[in-house]
Amino acid sequence: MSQDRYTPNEIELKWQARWQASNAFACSHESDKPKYYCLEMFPYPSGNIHMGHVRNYSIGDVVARVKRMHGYNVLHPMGWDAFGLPAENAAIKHKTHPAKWTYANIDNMRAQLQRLGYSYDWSRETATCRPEYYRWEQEFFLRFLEKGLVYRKKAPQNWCPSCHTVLANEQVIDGLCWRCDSRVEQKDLTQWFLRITAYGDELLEDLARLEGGWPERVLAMQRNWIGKSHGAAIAFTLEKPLPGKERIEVFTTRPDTVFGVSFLTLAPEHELVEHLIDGYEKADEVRAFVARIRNMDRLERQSDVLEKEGIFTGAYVRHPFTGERVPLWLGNFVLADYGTGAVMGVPAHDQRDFEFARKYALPVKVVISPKDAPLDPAAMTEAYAGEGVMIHSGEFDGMPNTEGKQAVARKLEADGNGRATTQFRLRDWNISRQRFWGAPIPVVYCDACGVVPEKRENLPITLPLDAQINEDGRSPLPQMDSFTRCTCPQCGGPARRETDTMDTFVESSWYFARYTSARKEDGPFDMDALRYWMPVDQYIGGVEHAILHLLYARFFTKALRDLGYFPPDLEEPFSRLLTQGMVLKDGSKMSKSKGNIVAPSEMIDKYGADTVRLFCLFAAPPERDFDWSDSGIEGASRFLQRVWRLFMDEESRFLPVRGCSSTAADVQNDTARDLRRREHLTVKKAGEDMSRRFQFNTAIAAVMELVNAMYLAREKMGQDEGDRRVFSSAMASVLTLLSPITPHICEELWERLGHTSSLQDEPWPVWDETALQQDSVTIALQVNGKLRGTIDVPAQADKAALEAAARDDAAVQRHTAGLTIRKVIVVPGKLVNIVAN
RNA sequence: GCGAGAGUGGCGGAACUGGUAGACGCACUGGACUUAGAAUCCAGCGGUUCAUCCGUGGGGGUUCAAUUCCCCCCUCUCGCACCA
Repeated sequence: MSQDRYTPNEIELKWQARWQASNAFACSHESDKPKYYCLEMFPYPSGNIHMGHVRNYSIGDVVARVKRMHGYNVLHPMGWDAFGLPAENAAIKHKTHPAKWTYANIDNMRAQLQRLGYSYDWSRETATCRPEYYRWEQEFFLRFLEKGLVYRKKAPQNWCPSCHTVLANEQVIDGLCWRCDSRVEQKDLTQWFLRITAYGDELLEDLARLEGGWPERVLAMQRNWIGKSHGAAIAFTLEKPLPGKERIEVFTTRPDTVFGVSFLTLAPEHELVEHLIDGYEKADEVRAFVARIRNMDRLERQSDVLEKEGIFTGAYVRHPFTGERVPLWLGNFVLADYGTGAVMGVPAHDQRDFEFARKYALPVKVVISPKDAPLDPAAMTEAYAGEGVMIHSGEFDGMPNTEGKQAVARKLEADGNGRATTQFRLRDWNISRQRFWGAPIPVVYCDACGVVPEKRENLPITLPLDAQINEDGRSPLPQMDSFTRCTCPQCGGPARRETDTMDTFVESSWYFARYTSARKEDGPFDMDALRYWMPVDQYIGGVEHAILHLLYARFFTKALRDLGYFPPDLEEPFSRLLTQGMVLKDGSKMSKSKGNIVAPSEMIDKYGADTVRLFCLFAAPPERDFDWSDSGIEGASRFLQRVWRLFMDEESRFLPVRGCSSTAADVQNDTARDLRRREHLTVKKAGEDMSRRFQFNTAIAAVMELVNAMYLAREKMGQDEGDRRVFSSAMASVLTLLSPITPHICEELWERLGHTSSLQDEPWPVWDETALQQDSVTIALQVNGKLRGTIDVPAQADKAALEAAARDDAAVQRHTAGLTIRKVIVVPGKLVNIVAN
């Protein structure tokens, strides 16, 4: 190895080999130390690490390494979210099996992560596509089925024609597939659902537990997505009862406006439509309307420019309070899968109903009267949705509408016509996927017994490794007799296996728990390990998972807790969440099509892993997006060169000491005192920025200042013992503070400093308050709040002395000449402000 | 429309509890070293009419003092949105 040039690649490979050989970051739950579980969202093994991964994992690695140095027993695992569509596409392209492509990518990406020197406990590595992993998911599925948390339902589903599979509601973004941006179609299919709505209330309420630990906007997004609204269910009796159906129920958040109802609107998909129009002379027109609306795709249907349209069904209901006849309409704006698929129309107090009523000449009845401004239905140009007093509302007349909400609901309940209730926007999670590369759903279809769950002792149901993916992307499983042919677990007769696989978001909903006992074979989790490690103390990943993954994982945690797999007091999986920003290039997201990709491997070859890590952390605070800058990484590289050179230039004066080890007795001159003070100041600031605030950019800036100070100090400092100790201590602090960010160069210099132990076992240095004290301080002098000068005064100077010094100052005198001094504000150690006019 | 966040030099960003706005880095400029360049080191670097005045998206307010607190407005980013 060369003696004085900084050769990052040599150094980094040397230390990485050592870490690997000694399993340096392995941990166990059998420990007396306090635990810290640091987790970054695991990657999909697409083939190569990209800059977004580097940023994500560099942030996590700093957190993990800092916590270790603070004495925590740190769990910092890594694995692979290995099921998914790209593997199938690649398999088609290369005429191979998705497993082969996936495992090759994992090997490649593991090597890339190791080349970045991340401190993972590799002995816990998992890949979700391995039967040892997904067999437990199949077991959860069976337990969910027993508990009614899994059910089968036929309903219109989101179908992506390009991916040949259904999608969950969360995976449809603006009517497009989250993965390939194809237009999502609606298709009637029988699918498996996870009853996430059973946990709707808990998922919403427990967001309060995450307050402070999770970004506000993620909490807001989840609240929004769960979408709980309070209101009432109100039943309207059908004028002509249908077989087994006498009433139509609506959900409303405004029961106080019930006396203003002038029509009811049903979704075109409402199950009763065909019965309602039976015998109506214009039934065919209604059928044509329904057909037209149903044929619209989701994007068109949900567009906000879509005109409100409706049609009368010929049927009527009776108002629960007045007994009035209310016409039943169908409307294209009514959602079949929200509430009851039916709404009451109150044109005077709901803008959408108002527009509908004006269009179809339906009556507008004012029942809420705003203070001092009575409404005239004929003159209204828009609905009045504000507060007021109830009028034309029978027994409720004169009541403030805010009270009326509950009063009406109580009366409805007493009369058997409704009740106060809530509605969620959240829907159950469709987990069926018509794809090959996923965990098989462990049920069979038997002609005799119907749908039968697989026996637990038959798990795992493994994916065949001899499958050949169809050219058009459809799953080969339905055509594979070897897979589908099976015996019924109930009657022993011939049966067919389910060929749908589970949504890959199921695997990522519990992987964090599997890491706590990743090699366990006789069960999914070791309860002692779960109790020790869970919850994850710090979770780090992209904000794009704010709803999908983070909501599903929270749901799984609660469901597995209730099934006894998780400790009963484990409420939430992730105590703290950091959503890191994206790495952009030229202002936009890096992508192949834009050709603006910066490959981490090229940067590592050119500058070394330490420099790449340093730049990713220095460029911006972690939550913010940052634009990759070629000259910026040059700057990061320059800084590490500077640290290296400082060490080499001064090698002869270094002693093998720790950070903050010099004492006041070592200080024999001003330069040494200033340097020692700067060292302690840096340890204080960088330490707080790294462990408390997660502001790595300012922590690095502080260390840069210390290094600059050392460059300036070195010429003025001598070779005597005291100066050497002060200078060496500062160097040791630089290396210790920087080691979580740039571990390789720091370990190397630490070793060259003469230490035999590793820096990762070094305790975090502790700054000394007395070292921060100064003899003199600079005080700002203000006149009327404006800075007019500064003076250096003894640190202990009292208020009177400060005021006197300020009045003596020439600049102050110039700015107060001819004025009367009214007041003098003295903030010791900071400033003197003279108020004069 | 609702919700969340942001707006500071040429650029990325700093200022944590109201107390010297612009730390640190990039870019740029000058100097040293060098035959020259690169690298390195040192210094400068918001604007200005330069002992002045202006300046943290705009306007008001509180205060001795506001990037920071309060009110109103503008712009941008993200999420949700015919959810009854």
